[in-house]
Amino acid sequence: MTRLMRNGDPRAAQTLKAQLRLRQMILDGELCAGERVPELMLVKRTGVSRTPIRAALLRLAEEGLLEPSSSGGFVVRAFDEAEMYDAIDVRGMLEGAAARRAARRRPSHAELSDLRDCVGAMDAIVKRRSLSVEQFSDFVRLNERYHSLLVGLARSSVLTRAVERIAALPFASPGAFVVAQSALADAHQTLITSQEQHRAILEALAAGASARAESVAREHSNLAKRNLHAAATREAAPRKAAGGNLIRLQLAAV
Amino acid sequence: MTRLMRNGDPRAAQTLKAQLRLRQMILDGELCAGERVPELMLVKRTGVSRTPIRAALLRLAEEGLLEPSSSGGFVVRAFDEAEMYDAIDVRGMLEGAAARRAARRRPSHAELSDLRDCVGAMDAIVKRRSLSVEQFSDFVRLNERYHSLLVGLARSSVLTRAVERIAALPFASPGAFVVAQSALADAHQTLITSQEQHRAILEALAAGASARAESVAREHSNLAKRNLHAAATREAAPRKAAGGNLIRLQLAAV
DNA sequence: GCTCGAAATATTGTATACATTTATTAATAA
DNA sequence: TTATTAATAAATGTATACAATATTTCGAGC
Repeated sequence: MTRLMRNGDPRAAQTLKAQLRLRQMILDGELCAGERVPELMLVKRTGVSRTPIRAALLRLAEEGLLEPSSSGGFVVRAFDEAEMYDAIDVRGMLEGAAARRAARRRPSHAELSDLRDCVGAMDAIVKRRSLSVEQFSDFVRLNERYHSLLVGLARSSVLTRAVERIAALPFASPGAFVVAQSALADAHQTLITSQEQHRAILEALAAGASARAESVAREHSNLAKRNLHAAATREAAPRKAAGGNLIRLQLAAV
Repeated sequence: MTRLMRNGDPRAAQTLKAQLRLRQMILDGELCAGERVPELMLVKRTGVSRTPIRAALLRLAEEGLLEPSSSGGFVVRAFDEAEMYDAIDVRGMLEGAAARRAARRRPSHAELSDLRDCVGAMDAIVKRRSLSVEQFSDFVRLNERYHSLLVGLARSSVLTRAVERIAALPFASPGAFVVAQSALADAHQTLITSQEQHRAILEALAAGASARAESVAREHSNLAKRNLHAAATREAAPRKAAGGNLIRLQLAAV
């Protein structure tokens, strides 16, 4: 019985459960922006008691998905389009700084092997003529790994933390951007460009070209902004809808 | 009785109390870096129950002063010198971006009035031949206000949040730097340089000179780094001591 | 019919009891 | 004496009861 509860980290299991479920609810649009999040509702839906619920609420608030209400408790935070651009921009800035620092350290061939593997795996996907949904989501995962590795190469815990925090916002997620479900064809072209930049950054790191590494990494985030813009103009209706589940759109990679 | 508890925000009073006390304990060096922070100890010292204590621990962990332990609970986070430089650097980067955005908006005369007042008040202090401790700490407060106003002028909630988070680290605090208690004379010269940069940024904002605003704001953080370096080399002993209360040094402004 | 107010409800903040896990200590054997 | 292990102690994670506050609803008065 207690053996069954040992899946994953047995420590703070209830809190984690509540946290994941709540985040999912927000991202899925079950909770609309601006709406209060009563603890008892979460107790009913998650089956855990109020204490871990409260811990999860605090965590999500720090993540930026919730904001404290003046009368106590939390409400789902609303993001407008400008804030999304800002978040992507800040991420780009921080990743640019990380790339610069990483390049300045002149990482060894061995240190870059993970990143090279990552780029190689993404190449294998991008080269294909057409992409399935599975391949697309594989690319998303690899892309997140790429960005994570890149930032890690800067060897700065402060920078890593800062990036992780800004990337906790779903629309600013590491190399993630919003794309309409039907736009897979367009997305493929974006992937090619994105991949070219990934490769350029890798080259710059290996060469110790810190300025180039920074500028390409910085530019890389503009791709995400452009994609956000494309998605925003293409289907303005569902996004602006009541400021509601503006995060509901399918998340994909760059 | 309940009337007396209404000092300040009656909401979450116990949590706030615990949070402030715990932060003070960390900054004062009552708790050494790497040390566990048992909840019961805080219960005894603060007089509040475990629930608000836990909330405070979570908050402080998000602030970066604590880090979760693998076996549960939290330990006081240790920072080495490199991380301090990093934090100041990241703050400078973000403030630079904020200054650029603020200047690009071409803020009106009225929008800049608070900032001008702030600079004026700091001028009045810096112009004096010698500084008392009170005047020095007045400058610290004004300086923090200046930085806060500057970032606010960018009108970006994302950027503001990011700066607030990095500045939550005491040694990266808005324009705050570490200075030896005895070095007030040296500090005065630093204040003059700092004030010159404050004025330059203000000018750049008024003129809409975004590039200049950014570069000066960026450079401004180098002053903080230099001061940290000076304090570090001047008295290496107490800071390196066991990685202990490295934050114990008196905090002052730039 | 509408507004203002009071009771009722709901929700949060706090305290505490319980269970499980981790750390410490004591004891025993090699 | 040292290492290993069992037992004790401590600390965290969780659940729930209680108190104070905010919100909603229902009704009275204009």
